Amino acid sequence: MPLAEEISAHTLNRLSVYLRCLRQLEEAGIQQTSSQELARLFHLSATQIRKDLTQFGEFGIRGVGYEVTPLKLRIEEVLGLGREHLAVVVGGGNIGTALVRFLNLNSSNNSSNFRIVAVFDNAPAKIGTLLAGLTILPSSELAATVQATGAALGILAVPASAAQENYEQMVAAGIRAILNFAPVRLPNDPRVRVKSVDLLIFLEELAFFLR
Amino acid sequence: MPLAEEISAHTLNRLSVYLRCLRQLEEAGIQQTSSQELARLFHLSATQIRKDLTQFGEFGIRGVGYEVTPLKLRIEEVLGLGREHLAVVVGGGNIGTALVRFLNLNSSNNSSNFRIVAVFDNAPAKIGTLLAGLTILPSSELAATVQATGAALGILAVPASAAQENYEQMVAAGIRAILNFAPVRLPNDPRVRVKSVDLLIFLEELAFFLR
DNA sequence: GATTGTGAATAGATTCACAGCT
DNA sequence: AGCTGTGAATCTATTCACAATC
Repeated sequence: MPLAEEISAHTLNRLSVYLRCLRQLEEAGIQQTSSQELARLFHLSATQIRKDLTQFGEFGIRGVGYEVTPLKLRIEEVLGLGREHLAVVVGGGNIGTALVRFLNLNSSNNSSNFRIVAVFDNAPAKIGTLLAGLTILPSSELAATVQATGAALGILAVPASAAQENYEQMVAAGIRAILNFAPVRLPNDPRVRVKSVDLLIFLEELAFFLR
Repeated sequence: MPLAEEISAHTLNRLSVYLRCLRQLEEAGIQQTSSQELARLFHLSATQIRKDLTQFGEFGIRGVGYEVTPLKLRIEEVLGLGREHLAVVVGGGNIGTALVRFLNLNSSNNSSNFRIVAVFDNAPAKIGTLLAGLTILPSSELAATVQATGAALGILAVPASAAQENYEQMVAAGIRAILNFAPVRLPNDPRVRVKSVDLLIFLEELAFFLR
């Protein structure tokens, strides 16, 4: 099992998909499967499943297939999902609100390993109000909250104009990975890993096929 | 200018990024730029910008650079953003609600080319209530609404358990492209183009780097 | 002198095809 | 007989390096 440090983002994302598939099989009481069954049931590529899985060990039994539960556990381990991840959300607008509710209220049925521990927004009208059980704080509290809770994940969901400033605050506060929803190109910083998600870009990709 | 039918998703997504950058320069009153300036200002690759742009024509002036406004207009044209795209949202939960508000209320400042024309949800408590000025309808109204409005884009934001059923309804109603937020593998259908976005997968990708 | 546009080179991702187990 | 694991082949994407142009 090679050092997992080198698994590509493409493969990581597919591992997450396989995880969902395996959980579904497990719930249905299925204990064994194969790359071909997974491919058929979930519209995946059997070869790709095997290639992906062998990057962190040999898990299958030739001639037979894979054991659902051990494989599921191993993927969770590889992805770092063995523990709960604490996150802060910066920005209490539409997207920030939806994410807090989605992650904290659905957490039971979700089998999600993420929990929001604090929400930040600098709008005076929002500070002090409740959001899914959390009091919205001004971003001046960010560093102290990260210190106190040990949250390593940050979700940046502010307007484009405020993104860079809040990004720098998050990095300074010790956040180590950021999911960015602001439509802004953030500078690289070796202290933090950033994944940017731009909903309008997704729609624009689809729009291309509607001409 | 080769048939645009063959531009890859990677390139399309970068074109969207370039578009945002050019709009920002335009707002700042800058009329000319170069691949190197764009790269420096927005942390992009100058070579890649040039390669991407030449896929649909020669736009630069050697030794000089690019004219901001014409290039912006050409990218909008290539992406099919010359007109407003009408979309329906299926699912009035956290994510559906956030998207409706985000797209319809921000549409002025957003320079977004997308407008939600209807929201569907089958929860009796939600049917008939208002969301950002739209009355939530039962999904039995979907086909008629698509017919009446000509909406070609659909946003699927329902729980996993309801995703496949609603997906099939959307395809049957004549929706031609779907942005899917449900954590479910949808079957391929030649009638529709699907882009799936799974927020937990993004977080799981980041979690991998926190072990 | 500066910058584009691009063929060639490199790097990365996916698929093929089959040897190796059970 | 059936399925995994994997080197080789293919396909795709990115980067290099420089001729062409202003």
